[in-house]
Amino acid sequence: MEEHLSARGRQILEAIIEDYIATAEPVGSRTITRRHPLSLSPATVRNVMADLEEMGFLASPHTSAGRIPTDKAYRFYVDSLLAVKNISRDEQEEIVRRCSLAGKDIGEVLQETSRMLSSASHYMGIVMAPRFGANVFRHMEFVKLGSRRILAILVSQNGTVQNRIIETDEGVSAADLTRMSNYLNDLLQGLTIAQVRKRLVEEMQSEKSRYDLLLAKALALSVKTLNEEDAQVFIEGQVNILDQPEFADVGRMKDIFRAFEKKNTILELLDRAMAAEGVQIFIGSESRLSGMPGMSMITSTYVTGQNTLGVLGVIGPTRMGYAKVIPIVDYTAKLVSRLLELE
Amino acid sequence: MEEHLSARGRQILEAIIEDYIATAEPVGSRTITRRHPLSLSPATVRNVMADLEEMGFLASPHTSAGRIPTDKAYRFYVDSLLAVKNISRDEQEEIVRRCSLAGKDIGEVLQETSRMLSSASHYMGIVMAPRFGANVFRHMEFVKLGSRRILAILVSQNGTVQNRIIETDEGVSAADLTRMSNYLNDLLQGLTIAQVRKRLVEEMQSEKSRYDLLLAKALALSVKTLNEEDAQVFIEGQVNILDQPEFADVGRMKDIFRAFEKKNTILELLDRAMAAEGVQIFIGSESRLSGMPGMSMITSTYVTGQNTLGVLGVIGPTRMGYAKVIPIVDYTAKLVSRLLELE
DNA sequence: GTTAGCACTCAACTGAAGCGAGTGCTAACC
DNA sequence: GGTTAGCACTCGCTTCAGTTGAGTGCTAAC
Repeated sequence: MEEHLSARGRQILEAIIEDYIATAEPVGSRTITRRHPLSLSPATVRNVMADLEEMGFLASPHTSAGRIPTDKAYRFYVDSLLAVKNISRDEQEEIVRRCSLAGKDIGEVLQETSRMLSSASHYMGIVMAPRFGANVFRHMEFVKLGSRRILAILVSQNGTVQNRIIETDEGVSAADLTRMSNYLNDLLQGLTIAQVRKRLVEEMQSEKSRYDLLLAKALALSVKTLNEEDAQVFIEGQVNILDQPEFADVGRMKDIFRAFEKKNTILELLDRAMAAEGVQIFIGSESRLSGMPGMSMITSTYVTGQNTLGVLGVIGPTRMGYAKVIPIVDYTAKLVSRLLELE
Repeated sequence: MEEHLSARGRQILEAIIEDYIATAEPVGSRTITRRHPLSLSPATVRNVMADLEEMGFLASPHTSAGRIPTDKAYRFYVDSLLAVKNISRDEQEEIVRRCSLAGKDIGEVLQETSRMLSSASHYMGIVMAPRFGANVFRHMEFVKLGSRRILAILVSQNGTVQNRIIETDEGVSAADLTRMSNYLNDLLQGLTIAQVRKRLVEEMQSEKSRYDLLLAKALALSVKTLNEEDAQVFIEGQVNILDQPEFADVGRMKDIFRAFEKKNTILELLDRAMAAEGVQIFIGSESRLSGMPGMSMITSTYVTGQNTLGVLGVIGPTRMGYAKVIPIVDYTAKLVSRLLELE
């Protein structure tokens, strides 16, 4: 299998991929010559196409149909052929407009970002919220709701808030709560959440907590909160992919939706994306995570300083408008990074 | 149009509805006689069916198919015919198990409740979170995140937490923040959120805030937060309805999903459900809210004391297992009411 | 190396035939 | 007079053969 393509081979492959991205129909030799100024006859193109098929870049659904690009072709396209478009000023402005902190909490901002990614790309937007554990402890507060019900609020450096309801057996005074939160705030100031967790466990075994049942309970609950590792993921615009012709079949559609319902498949993928920096592209079955064959994902990490906070991106069919989507994801990731910057 | 059905008429109508609920196929006269012990011949049944059709209870998709119940028939069925099943102990336990406060915040509890409703009913679960505005102010807190970024946290009596990031131009000391939150907590203690809103607006126009820019900003933001009237809705288990044969058609499916994407149609309906107390049933196009023809919704309000907090329920095709779903919704609503009780 | 020509393939469409579940009507039955 | 058997009729669904057309591979000529 000769891996080196001739210039003409690349040109034709590119033409086929772009046609297929545009139409979702298998593309034939005549179509190519008609739509692209190659000054070649269909017959010649056919010869080249046969070569490309042999090399694994193309596949034919059946003898008398045109050819469609394989995942390998998309990979090659993305790596070597693709000329990423620049993002237009209008698009930039739209993105900035829709991702603002103004009057929203972090969760809402990220969800809106996901919606924006979806509508800008016409595919699905996906945003993984910062893992709480990677964060720096900022503040803890207990609020009395009823006589036996207390709300614990935990704030991290980047503005993420977690809250939990604690049920107590005996009543607690407001003064007790203040004392407790002061105590814990002192104890935990400046630690990362991971360190906080460790410290809390130590504290639970200490003398002090043995005599302070409420404190013990609060500690136990805090630890539990902190252990929660299932990062939040916002997937928006699932309707968009219903418009893609490849999902016209109901069975196919069900599979996709079901795959998204249990988010752990996606999470695994996103975790991988977290590992690398910058824009990443997962094509079709490359991401061996079965769940979603025929889908591609373009992601980018968002960061503050040297900390990777999370990942965001777009999921669509392998037949995706990479040239248009890549800069959108890139720009959005940079914007979100800036928004969440500590300072 | 004779509204009074004979006993036999009712019996046959019931049989048809139940068959249709079970099979989703138009049901014919022979099927009825085979599956139900009516000791009547198909011909007789046909006569009755003709009457029922004339009265508007049945419709035939075309001459040579069986008949399907109209919305009017479902209404009649639900109001007069339906024998609501009792909820089994197992189901009860499952519901209790999945709706617990343990280690979750209110939002998570409600979302999980929605998921539970979905999987218990095999349709979609829907839960509208308590409107913040109907609540009693409990606590307000400012946390410094960076030198120019402050997090405002607002807690209401029932444990709902709202938080917003405030960007400031000049730095603020931690002491300033404590002072401010003390001031506001004093000012707002015991008021309902609606009253809080009013009070804040007054405060903004007072002398004090004119000289305290940060306070002014905080006030402005709080007001904004409080104005936010778009209640949160958790709709879960949309995949479930993909299994319903009536949505096998892609176009139909798209419509539904699109209707759920913009939640305001649903919100309008839920608002109506809020007005009444207890279990409510909306059938098909009765709920003149176009968005979702062919769908029914069973809801119930959840309350604490005499305050209606929110609504929860199940959405499915009009051809829904009412007898099974109604008690599930009812039981869940009561359980959630108990969970969120102040005391 | 490129191209024109040609036989061949095969999914998609079209229309006719047959099937079968179901209906409405009529006339006989209890 | 309500109930039932019988029968002609309707109409969507399936099957199947025939047709169409986009596309292919091969060969021979340019």
